[in-house]
Amino acid sequence: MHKMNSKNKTFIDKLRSSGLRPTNQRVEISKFLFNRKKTFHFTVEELKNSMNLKRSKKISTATFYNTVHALKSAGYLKEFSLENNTSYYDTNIKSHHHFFDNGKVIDIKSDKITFQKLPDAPKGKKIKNVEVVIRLENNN
Amino acid sequence: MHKMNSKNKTFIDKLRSSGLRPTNQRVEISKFLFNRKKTFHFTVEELKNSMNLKRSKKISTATFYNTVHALKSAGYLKEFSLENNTSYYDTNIKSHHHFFDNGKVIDIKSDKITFQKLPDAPKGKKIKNVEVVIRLENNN
DNA sequence: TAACTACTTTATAATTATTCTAAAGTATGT
DNA sequence: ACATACTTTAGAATAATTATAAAGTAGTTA
Repeated sequence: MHKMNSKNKTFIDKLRSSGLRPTNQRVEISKFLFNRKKTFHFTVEELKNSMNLKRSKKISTATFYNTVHALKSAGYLKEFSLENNTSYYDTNIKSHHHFFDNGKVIDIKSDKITFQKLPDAPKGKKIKNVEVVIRLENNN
Repeated sequence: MHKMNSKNKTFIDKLRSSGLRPTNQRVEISKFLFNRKKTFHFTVEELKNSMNLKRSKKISTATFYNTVHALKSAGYLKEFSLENNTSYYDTNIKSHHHFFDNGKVIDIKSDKITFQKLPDAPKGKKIKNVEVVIRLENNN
């Protein structure tokens, strides 16, 4: 059993509203993900490695996957893909865009891109969201 | 050894300019990919299955991967990713955009989307390309 | 608070997409 | 036709992810 102070409250709430009991492992993951100022981009493998590095008792791979999936399904994380068959997650869930620069990802705030013309959705469908990827290369 | 008629010429040229000798397997793959009116979206697994289904002598997985990679590196195929950790390829190499509708991909011609505002590239970088994904959902 | 039950964690196995390997086969220049 | 470098192939290896099932824990209830 663990004592949890009020600072953990929002992390626990995120877990509960994702349908997850706030176990110690999950609360730590949630804190690690959301207790930061800047947006965080990660793969499950990266998350696991950076959290487990400093821990004597490691959290298992399955728990990382389960927790990340539930948080994503509940809308607390956004998933995206690069061309390397790995899922990336973004703690910035506001609709926004990305620069991709050789595997590095940089957020672009939504209001930095506006459209002059957009196509209509096919019949019977509507637009859920619009995301722009700007691929970068070196300037020489 | 195989006789090749002039209809195969462009397929052979695509292979040669991708640095590949035009073997029978490769010519058949190239024909299968490029001898069609409409743009074609596929995964390597799908390509392999649909080609091998009708063949007595199957083409190996490695050959499909090798050929697709070389054609992609030479610019004859475009790679893109969905959120399922699988690489998709597109025979439409003109810069264009996509609707994503539950795993189904529909091309959007480049001129259907225009921008009013785009951010500058970070210092030392320039924009290689800009791609838009419009995610769809059912309309009810 | 003790006991119960459903949900969790974990190590490990299984799966999926992809890449590697090395032996047998083939395209191409001479 | 020869030689050689490039290919094909089956199968092994790798990487990311998901599934399994036994041991552990949270939350409810008496």
